[in-house]
Amino acid sequence: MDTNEKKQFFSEHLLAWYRKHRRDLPWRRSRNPYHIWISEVMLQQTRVDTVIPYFHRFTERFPTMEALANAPEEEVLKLWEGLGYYSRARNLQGAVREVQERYGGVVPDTLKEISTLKGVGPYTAGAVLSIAYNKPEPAVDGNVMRVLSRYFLIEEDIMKIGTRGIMEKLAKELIPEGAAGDFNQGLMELGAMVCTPRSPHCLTCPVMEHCAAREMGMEEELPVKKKAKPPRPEYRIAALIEGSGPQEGHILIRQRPQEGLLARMWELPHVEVPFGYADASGVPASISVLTEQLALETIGIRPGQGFMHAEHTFSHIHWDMQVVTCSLEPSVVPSGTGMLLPSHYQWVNRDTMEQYAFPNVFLKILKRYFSL
DNA sequence: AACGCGGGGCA
DNA sequence: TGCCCAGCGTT
Repeated sequence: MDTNEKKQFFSEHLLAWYRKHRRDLPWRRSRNPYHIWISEVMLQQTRVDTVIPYFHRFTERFPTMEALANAPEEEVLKLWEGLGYYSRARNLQGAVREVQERYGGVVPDTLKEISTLKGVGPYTAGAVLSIAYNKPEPAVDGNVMRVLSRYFLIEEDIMKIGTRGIMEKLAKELIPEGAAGDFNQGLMELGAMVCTPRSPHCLTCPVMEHCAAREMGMEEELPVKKKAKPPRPEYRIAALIEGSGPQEGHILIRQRPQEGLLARMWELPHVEVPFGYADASGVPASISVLTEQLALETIGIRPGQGFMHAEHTFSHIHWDMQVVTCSLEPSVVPSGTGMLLPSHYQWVNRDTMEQYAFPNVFLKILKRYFSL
């Protein structure tokens, strides 16, 4: 069997398999380009089961591009809370506004135009064009590279930029006439359900017969992928600053900077401390770092007792955080200013915290504190 | 080409 | 508990 026959076999059998076995997912119930676009952005680096409830809430609150374009950014961020990579949400809203203004409220249907939108790279562009408009463009994500690397025994490192190009060219050649949307979704569906990273379910695979990796017994060795660097550790100490008097039952929160990690999300005031400060014996030293740093922000605190320990792993950083309860130390606040706070600080209680978007690590601490 | 950017699932 | 899952923007 030559290469062209193997390609033809793959395309035909994968398409037929998908049409029979496709999961009934919320974003597969319409061809609304805007809804498909939302789902594809949410699905970047995020699994289907996680995305489903977010997709429902998001499309219910912002059913049209007009609704999303006109919404305050904080509300968009709040609906994205817990999903991670928050620039995806801001880019999506910015791109939708762009579509409203420049494309008359219609998601562009050409590769050139759609690729100019913020947050729309080669994968998302191909996915939206093929699924919403049935245009024969490849949509190469991690699933697709895994499937293709195995079936065609491609041993290039999939983390390399050039490998993407090889995969895209191949994926485009494989698209059956008039069936780009179903074929591309089938490729990803196979990667998610059958051709899994570990212990692939080859016996149920529609293209096992001609899978090169399977023939060589190499399905577990592919794709070849350079390992990511391990996250660097950071030691942090966070303050649960408890209000008193009018602020009884409230906790002080702080908004993060406009740019960078967790941009514009809300958090507990905290500081990074040098290695060694965060262990049991070092806690007193790290508390003084916290007190001094917050004093510079005109927040005077009197440290109380340890509340909990929290760990959180990002792709590139590991946070090891001690959380201590504190009370306010009014003497640090300049006299005459009363309870005036910097504008990026805010008191919240168990009800009003719902209005602010927090990264999961702080959400968990606050939920525990308020017994939610 | 290398790095920054979140969060969750599985053995 | 340690391993895995990865698109897009920026530099």
